[in-house]
Amino acid sequence: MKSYHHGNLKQELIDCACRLCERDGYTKLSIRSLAKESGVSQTAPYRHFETKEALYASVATDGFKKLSKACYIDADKKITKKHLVEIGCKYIDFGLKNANTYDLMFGTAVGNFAEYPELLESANSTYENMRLSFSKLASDSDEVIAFKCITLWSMVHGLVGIFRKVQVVGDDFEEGVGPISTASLIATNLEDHLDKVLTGLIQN
Amino acid sequence: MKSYHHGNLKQELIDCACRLCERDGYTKLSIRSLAKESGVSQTAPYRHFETKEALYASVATDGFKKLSKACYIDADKKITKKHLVEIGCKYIDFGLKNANTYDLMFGTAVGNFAEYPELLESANSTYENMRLSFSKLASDSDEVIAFKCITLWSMVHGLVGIFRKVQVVGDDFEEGVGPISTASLIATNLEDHLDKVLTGLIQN
DNA sequence: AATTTAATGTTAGCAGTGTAAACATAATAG
DNA sequence: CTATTATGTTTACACTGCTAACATTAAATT
Repeated sequence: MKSYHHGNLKQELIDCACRLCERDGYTKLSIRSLAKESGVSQTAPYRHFETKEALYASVATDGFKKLSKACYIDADKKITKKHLVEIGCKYIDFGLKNANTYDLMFGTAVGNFAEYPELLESANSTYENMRLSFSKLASDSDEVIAFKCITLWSMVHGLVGIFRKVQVVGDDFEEGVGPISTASLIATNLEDHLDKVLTGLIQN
Repeated sequence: MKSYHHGNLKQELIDCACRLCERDGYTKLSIRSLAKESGVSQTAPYRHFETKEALYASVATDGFKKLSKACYIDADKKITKKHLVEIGCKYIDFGLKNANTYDLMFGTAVGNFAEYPELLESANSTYENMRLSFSKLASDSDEVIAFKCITLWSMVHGLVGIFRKVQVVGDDFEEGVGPISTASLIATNLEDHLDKVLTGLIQN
């Protein structure tokens, strides 16, 4: 005998949405199918999510929390450039292994983070964590730290995008010259690569 | 008196789709509304585009052609690092000014470029043009050239993504430390920034 | 030039979607 | 114990991508 009230619908919807988003991509997700999956009526989710975008926001929030966790490094005080490279690698790894969720976090599916306080919070906290790591490396000014942080972020973000895209454009190029083989060369020497480019920014 | 056959429907649909995609984002685009806009029945577009994805592919193809053109620099033989920086700046400018089209080109809306030969061609040709510019800079091996090319590409691609995202995450940070102000600092000194990071890669 | 064929259009209809409105039930607050 | 609020259901609307069957016209073949 199932009760009229589900009891834990909101969280179950979020969990299910996270799973399906990552499996099939967020475009394949529908509120109705989600409701069915949870054994509840078509419009029940609307008691917990005003719009589909709000559901997306919840999935993205979850994504940012996972990203933060994935990029965590256990270095209390002494941080080296190597640690930053490690963060970059972990970031890229997350972006590639959670590609569909990553789209939701960095795409346009959620138009304005400010409408979803939790999402805003989790996104800003991800940034803040990165910034903190940089601040432990050198005694730069806050502005310089932020600058380095955004620079690394844009780099790894860009690599995630290119690594993914490149797999989709075919490779009718000469051996070792096309985007796929080149990208995979970078990917397999990722640490070296990040280190090299970071060197333009950081001297220690 | 309008004739039964439109005469130029395919191109008109593409043009219209490009316009609407860029104005409202590709998710807002529907085949039906497009048909109505062209004064034709709901299903007429299906004579020219097997699926909606095929239409997206056409818009993306157009985008890559425009991107190639936008990144063109008039330097016949002698190319300097400054030229590459210029290409990077133009690329970023295109990505920001054609953000919605850019999503279509680099997002997951078109799953496999190989299914759309023209798209594949235009995307590869964009890459090829970039590669050509790098090859005129120094007498590197083809592999090294490709490597530098992908590195610059991922960098500018990443910057486009971060510049856009940052505008959406709010900025409740201390003055000059948040992602927005930091990104805009980079944006206003873009040439210097690209130059600095490229320096890690290129010596001439 | 006449006729066949292929290209391109229309109409009707299916299954699926986001979401609003009105109503039902159960948990909670007073 | 009752009133309120939270959370569920049913019904309905307007929209979507897409298919099938049919209509018209342009192009190719004889």
